[in-house]
Amino acid sequence: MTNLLKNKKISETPFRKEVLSIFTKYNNAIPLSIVEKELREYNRITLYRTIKIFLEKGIIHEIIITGEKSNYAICQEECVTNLHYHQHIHFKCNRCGIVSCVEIGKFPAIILPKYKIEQLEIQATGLCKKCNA
Amino acid sequence: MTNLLKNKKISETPFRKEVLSIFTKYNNAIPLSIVEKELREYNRITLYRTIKIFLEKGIIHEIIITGEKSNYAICQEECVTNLHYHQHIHFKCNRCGIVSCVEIGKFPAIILPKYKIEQLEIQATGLCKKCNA
DNA sequence: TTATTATTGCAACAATGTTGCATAAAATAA
DNA sequence: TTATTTTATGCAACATTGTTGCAATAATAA
Ligand SMILES: [Mn+2]
Ligand SMILES: [Mn+2]
Ligand SMILES: [Zn+2]
Ligand SMILES: [Zn+2]
Repeated sequence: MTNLLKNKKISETPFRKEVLSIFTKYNNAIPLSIVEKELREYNRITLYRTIKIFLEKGIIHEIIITGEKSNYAICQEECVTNLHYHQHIHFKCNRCGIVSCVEIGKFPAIILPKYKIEQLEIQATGLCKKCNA
Repeated sequence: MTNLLKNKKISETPFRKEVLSIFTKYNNAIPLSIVEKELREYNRITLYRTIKIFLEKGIIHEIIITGEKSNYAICQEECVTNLHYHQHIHFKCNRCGIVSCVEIGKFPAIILPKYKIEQLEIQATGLCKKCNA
């Protein structure tokens, strides 16, 4: 993770470095509102474009849970494009509200007869490990 | 399913009946754009409010898949509120583009140590049974 | 250092969704 | 059926979210 931006072949600008550092700082997924607050100087349009290119280059991925605003999290795996294939679960805690990527021992194998499943997205809501303790 | 609107204790208006008939006509989930096209006379605001109350009363549920517009489908189960607990999978076909609710034999049991899972949402993308044939 | 290429930020726009309020319609009571 | 109450509708106006053209600026390559 020395130089993710250069590795992904996008120019390294102060704005992008700051956005990236915000995502790496958090251990969970965050919505744009948090990125905005963390940025000391922010431009709406540039942020949208930054999010877009980070998604395209496989730097972050988007988590959309019904009733929530979009959340974004760093890709742990080596995602090359915006076609992500994460073997983890997206969890939304109903108490603290945090959305996070949770690794799971064995990712379930879903079989639908006659269908061909290429990608799976599993979302769970409930109580996170902190709030459930 | 004689009178769903009355059963759910919301007034029965021509607009709501027409929207409901559109949802029942389709065997898959549909986005608002299709509802609009099917309605002969439509008002944007009234449609939004109709969708909202249908969601609240458990008449329809929303399916949000990354990169797609929201899709809506009739609730098969007896959903009372907007807290849905469907034991099916939301499938998006990458060829025909259709989003549908697919029943599955045994719904997977996900176990995350220390977490308490209250609801699960499983989304799959790939080829539907028609496109995979 | 210079030339080339890509990013930024402004303005303007587009799409999506919400709210107050007067009118109209539906449900309920008489 | 008719009168009363309750709820839905549609307009206008606004709010939020996301996009695009373009000139200035900054980053990369030569
Ligand atoms: Mn994730
Ligand atoms: Mn469904
Ligand atoms: Zn929590
Ligand atoms: Zn298909």
